[in-house]
Amino acid sequence: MSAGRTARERVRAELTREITDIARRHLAVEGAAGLSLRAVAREMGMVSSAIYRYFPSRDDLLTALIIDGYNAVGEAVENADAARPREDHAGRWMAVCHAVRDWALAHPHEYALLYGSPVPGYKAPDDTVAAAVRDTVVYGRILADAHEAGALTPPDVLPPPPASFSTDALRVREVMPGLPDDLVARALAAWTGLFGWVSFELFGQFNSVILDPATAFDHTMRCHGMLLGLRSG
Amino acid sequence: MSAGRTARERVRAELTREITDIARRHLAVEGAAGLSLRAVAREMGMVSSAIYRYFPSRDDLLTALIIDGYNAVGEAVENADAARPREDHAGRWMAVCHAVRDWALAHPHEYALLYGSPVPGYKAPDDTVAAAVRDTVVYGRILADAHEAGALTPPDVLPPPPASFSTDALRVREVMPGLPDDLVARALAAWTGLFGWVSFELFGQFNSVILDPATAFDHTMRCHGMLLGLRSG
DNA sequence: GAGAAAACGAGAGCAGTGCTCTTGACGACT
DNA sequence: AGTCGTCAAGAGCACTGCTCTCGTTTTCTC
Repeated sequence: MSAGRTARERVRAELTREITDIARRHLAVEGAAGLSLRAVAREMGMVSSAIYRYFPSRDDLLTALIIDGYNAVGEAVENADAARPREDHAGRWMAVCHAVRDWALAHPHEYALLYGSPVPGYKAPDDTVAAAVRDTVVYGRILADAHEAGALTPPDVLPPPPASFSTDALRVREVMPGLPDDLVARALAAWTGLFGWVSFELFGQFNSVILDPATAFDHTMRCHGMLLGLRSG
Repeated sequence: MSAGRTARERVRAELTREITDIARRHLAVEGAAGLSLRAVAREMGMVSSAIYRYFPSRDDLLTALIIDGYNAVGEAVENADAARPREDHAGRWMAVCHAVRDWALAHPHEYALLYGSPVPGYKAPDDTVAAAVRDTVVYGRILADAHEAGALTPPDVLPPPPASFSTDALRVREVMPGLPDDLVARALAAWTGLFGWVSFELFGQFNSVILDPATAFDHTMRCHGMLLGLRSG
């Protein structure tokens, strides 16, 4: 990755990085709708058409920012998870929840780009999925660790999922090996609950109703963890 | 509302409605980003500047579409709720869930406009909140009905919310009178879980993983209902 | 009913956008 | 040394939101 062979490749990599850096700054300030190739070029002292040597279209630049965003939130989640002892499964879950929310609050426009409406007529998912699942992989590992340690003891108050769910559960189980179908279903509920909450809070659905979202968020995520069987110490 | 006094007011109301209708059609086809005032004017046989007599800016037109959208999903939810017997609280909850999801699948771009990223630099919430809470009011009424009937018997497996949650619970309780704080907290979890799921499904987060989202959705919402104490018959 | 006032559609125009094409210069390989 | 590919620059196209002006038409007021 670093130090391309020729000088041309080196300066090209550097300019590409500079473009994405400036674009990310513009994105953070005015959002995805206000990201302008010409403005980026202007700030770089280039003419607008020169940008197209590096990104074939505006959507490609946005895709690059999306991938960077997924990696950023994935890294934040990985770090939060790694900072907890491996056997503190409940603590790791809560750390992941707060990492997602904190990152979203710090980078609202980037979060909107990742988990909000798909802006430019449905992005190409092929390049992005690899980066998009980093946080999910961490989440799955927590559950798999807890299950392997026999620490996943969910309360027996929910109905089992229908048999037709098993084929989908098979695919989800790839990131949380060993979990039975009913726990896979609960894992989906908790995961969508996490992002549903963050989206509601960030997109203004809680406006003038929930004035202390941090408290309610923490409690809600703790409940989701309990339902997963992650009994906190 | 109907039949304004003068002929001018009548044609003005009709043209305003025609603009929003065409705009909604364009929105449904190409999304909010592709909505163009000039294209709407072109289809109406007007010149672009004439539109500004009816909507001072593109954002105002979008705001009108947002309000219409909130009313549409609110009406769908109200109808789904009304089609069930009043005492079938669990059935009403499931009907509301499916109404939200069905409407979202039928109007993906409109759903994205309402519950996705706030597009034009944060909309003015003042005009929209009145319409935005229609579905929430239905949801709250179901829970209040169930609670009043003594049918809200949630499993005792979750920790109580912290005391500092009570002031926020006070505001939420306005739409679900009588519910204690811990049930208000569960209501928030279920509500965000519903929209979190629909957003994940609609925005492509489930792509190539959950291939039968209808089944998983139904089961997940049933679980949310159980946790609320809505034991289905 | 005549005149003032407001509302209206049309048109030109400004500043901005994504994107394409061509031109001329520089760097990299044979 | 010469060829070839890459590069920045510029002009230009079609489009956008929005503003302003100019006649026309409708409404309100006297």
